[in-house]
Amino acid sequence: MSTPTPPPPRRAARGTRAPYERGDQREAQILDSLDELLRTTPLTGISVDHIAKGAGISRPTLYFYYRSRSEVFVALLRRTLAELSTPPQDLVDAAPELTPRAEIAALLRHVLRSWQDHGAVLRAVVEAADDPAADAVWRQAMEAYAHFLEGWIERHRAQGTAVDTGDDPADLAAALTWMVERNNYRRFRAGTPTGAEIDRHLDTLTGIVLRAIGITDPA
Amino acid sequence: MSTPTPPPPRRAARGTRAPYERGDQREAQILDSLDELLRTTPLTGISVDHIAKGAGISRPTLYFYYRSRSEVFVALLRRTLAELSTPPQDLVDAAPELTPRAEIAALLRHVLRSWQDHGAVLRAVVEAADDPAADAVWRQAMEAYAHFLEGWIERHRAQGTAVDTGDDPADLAAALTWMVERNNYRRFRAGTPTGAEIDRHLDTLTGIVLRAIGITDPA
DNA sequence: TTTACACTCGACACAGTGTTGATCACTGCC
DNA sequence: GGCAGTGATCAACACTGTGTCGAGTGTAAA
Repeated sequence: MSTPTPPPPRRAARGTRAPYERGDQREAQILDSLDELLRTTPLTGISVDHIAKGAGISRPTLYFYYRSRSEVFVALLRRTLAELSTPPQDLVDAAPELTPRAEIAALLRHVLRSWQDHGAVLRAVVEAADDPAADAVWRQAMEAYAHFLEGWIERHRAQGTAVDTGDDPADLAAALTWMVERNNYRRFRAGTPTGAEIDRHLDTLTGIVLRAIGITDPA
Repeated sequence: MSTPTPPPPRRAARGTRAPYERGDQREAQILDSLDELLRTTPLTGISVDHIAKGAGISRPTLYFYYRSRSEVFVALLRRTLAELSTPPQDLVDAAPELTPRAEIAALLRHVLRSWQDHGAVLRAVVEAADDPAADAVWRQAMEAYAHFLEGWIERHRAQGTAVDTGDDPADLAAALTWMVERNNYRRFRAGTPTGAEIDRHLDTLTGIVLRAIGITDPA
């Protein structure tokens, strides 16, 4: 009733001295297997047995490493997000002399590249909205973007390069973040877009974000 | 190989003269049951047995009326969409003297009411993105809104009440439609919002849509 | 060489799906 | 009133997938 026990670790904690490390490889193999399968099959069509077979192990062995298919997926998602997370602030800091439009365009292009590189996993997480664990991880990732955008809006309002639309910056940032998420999902779900399609998609989204925020920048 | 047979009707076609009609009631009861269950449980957590029990029949009997759980859900979705479909054009025609802002606000408020009345079903369809049949129905519904919005943008550009942003009206309309969809989903997923929250949410979305389109209307 | 633990999997219990075949019920016709 | 024909129903089955248990095997340190 009082102790909200943290989920007990599946594998026995490695002893005082870790004797061997095969487990780490196995975990990676399992994630690789799911990653691979997701390229051709939506998550709901992938069984634990598929994942295990792909990793060269039996189903019970997979359960030695992860509690459930959902847990495997969340681990893969975490690994994927960690791989591609250049924090948005770093992106912007890396190129200081950008116009506001170029800044937003660079940010959105960066996100688009994530979709190009890891579309299968990102698509899967959007479709796994009824999995609370996966959804929480994804929402957190989106909130990081929204938080950056919120600060960005406040900064531009303060320095007069954005008109004050009357909207709460946090509301505006969240709505625009989910706008981008949804449209990227739809775009990549329809099939791998060509370079020209990407550019056009990017222009549309960049324009909406800038006008919604009220950037007065002429460029 | 050559005849793409249309899905054969599950129930035997009613004979030359329909003897009785119990089947229609049953179908409605089944949909009612799923509708009811969705209020408390996400679609993936609802078994065919649950639906059947809720309709007062056994599982095999349900399969007499529908091929699968997915088909039940799509039928419920169709029924729900039919109930709430005032075409957007009618909404606008019903109140001719509205400013552009009021027009968009009325449209979005109408959509919001759908979420208030049928949130469970709408939430379920968004989460059923990996069900091709359900997704197709939903996409079609969204495309109807996008198509209306596209015409609306063109009209306002033509009469000079919207600046030409350089974006293709269809792209803009689609992006904004999915923006609204995603944000409504997120809002209603977080719990039933209060009236004040609804108003604020509506203001944010209306503002984004109008500025994104480039409405020059001062109001 | 014994002990301890990482690791593996065959076999099980269980839950859910979709199908089959037997059966009952209603209606219309002779 | 009896008897077809079809609508409607469900017990029982075959199958797929999940997650667990317990009996192992291999390795490294005591």
